[in-house]
Amino acid sequence: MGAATSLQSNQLAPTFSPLYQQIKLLITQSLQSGEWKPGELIPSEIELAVRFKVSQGTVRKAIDELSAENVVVRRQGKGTFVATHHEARSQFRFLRLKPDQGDQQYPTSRFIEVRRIRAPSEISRLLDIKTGDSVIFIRRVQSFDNVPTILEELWLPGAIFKGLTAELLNDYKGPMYALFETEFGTHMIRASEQLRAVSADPVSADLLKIDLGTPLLNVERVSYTYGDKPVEYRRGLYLTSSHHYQNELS
Amino acid sequence: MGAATSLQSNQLAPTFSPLYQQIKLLITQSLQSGEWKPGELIPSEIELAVRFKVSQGTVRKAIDELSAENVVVRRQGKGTFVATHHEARSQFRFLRLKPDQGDQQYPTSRFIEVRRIRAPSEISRLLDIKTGDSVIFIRRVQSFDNVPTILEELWLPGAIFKGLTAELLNDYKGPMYALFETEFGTHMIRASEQLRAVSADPVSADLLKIDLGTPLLNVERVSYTYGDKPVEYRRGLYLTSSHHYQNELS
DNA sequence: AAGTGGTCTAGACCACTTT
DNA sequence: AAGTGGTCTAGACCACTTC
Repeated sequence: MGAATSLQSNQLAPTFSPLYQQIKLLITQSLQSGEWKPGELIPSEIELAVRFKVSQGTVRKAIDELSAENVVVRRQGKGTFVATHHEARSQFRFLRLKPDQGDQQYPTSRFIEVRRIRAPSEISRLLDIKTGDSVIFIRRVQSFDNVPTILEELWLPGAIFKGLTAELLNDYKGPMYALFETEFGTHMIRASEQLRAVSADPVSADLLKIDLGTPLLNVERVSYTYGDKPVEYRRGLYLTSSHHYQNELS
Repeated sequence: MGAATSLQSNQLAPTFSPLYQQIKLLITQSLQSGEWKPGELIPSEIELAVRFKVSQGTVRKAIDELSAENVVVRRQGKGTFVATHHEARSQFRFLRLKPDQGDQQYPTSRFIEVRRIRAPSEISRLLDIKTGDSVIFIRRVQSFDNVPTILEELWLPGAIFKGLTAELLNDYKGPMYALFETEFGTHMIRASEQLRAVSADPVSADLLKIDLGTPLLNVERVSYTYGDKPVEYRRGLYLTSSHHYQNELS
């Protein structure tokens, strides 16, 4: 039936887009507003269909896309849940470094530095804030089986991560993104990385306990939360003598 | 209506799987057999629905997945086409190296070596062939604006790439995967890459015209054609002083 | 005008989970 | 038994392309 036609143009959004895209946006907005938090169950397809006055099939298509983007997780018989970094299945979503042999494991962190600074121009540009705005700077070393392997520096907007301290980081077991989610209500949904090969400088060599000039994989990342808002910039130096960065192309 | 039930179990495949997955497999088999070649139009959804005796919606779901995997390309009003590497939109699908500034461009190739060899054990394992089987070995340097940037070695199963010569490679303009498609009927659908940082050895330094010990991004890749059959192994050394490897995480 | 994929609806039944 | 997502069907209309 042609009921769709009359709904599409004006009922849900000012500019035209398919109904399911409008529904997808509405769901994303509810996630962003915190109506449904990471790990929680969202309303069933039928409930959402009633709420948005569309058919279940249209809600389904919206959720299908959110599921493909790892924003939500569907579980047959149980319902649809907001994706969370507090879960085994999410542990390695943003950690592409894998051991050349053996099973992937999660590294332990040692925090070397946690400071508030003024955002340099390049950082402010990447985080979409003003130069000079408060930023939290973190430096840490991550180890696998007590072998230092990743030296990482992070820059986080001070306005969002107010109250982030070395104590909090040290006390926390598990992925940093899980902490960000619980303590600061900020869930990362995607990230963009740029990789290059560099040589270990004196500081890096010292912290990673390697020779000066050892080749390292330099990984720069900008992470985004709901609404494609950048909320983290990090630069990692990966020692790849017994690990590699795994990537699938399609 | 419940007609689906009786169809699912036995009509199309011996073991149970959703109808649309069975349709997807049948379409993939037609692609693999060469019934529809890269760049060609496949039958419309309605025609396929009649042929497979299922509804258009079921065919649609099968094609949706193949489209998401970049196996086919849908074009509204025109039809569904078999993906091909002979196209602007596919040029950079398997080349993640981007200039730090400016637009991405396609590099020029200089072929240094093209030989038939016996597959070493490691290569044979990766290509799923027997050790000692005929393999074509290629070495080339790729340049952007006449600046040597990628040194690459490739191993290809001799049985598939019979007749691949230096002349053929040198005469060909455009991506190597386009040539493989046209000359050897082998279309790459996905690849798995492992990245690490290494130092330039004397040979690499000479060919890339860089200093000994310059850090390079080592990219090892296994590429697969229809049916997830491995048909190429390559190892590239990327100079990343003014380029980077771009990757999106989600 | 005809054909293609894209969107939307409505309804049925299945597989899985919880009560 | 009831509720959830997963699959399948049937039919309508829209947007786009070609004739």
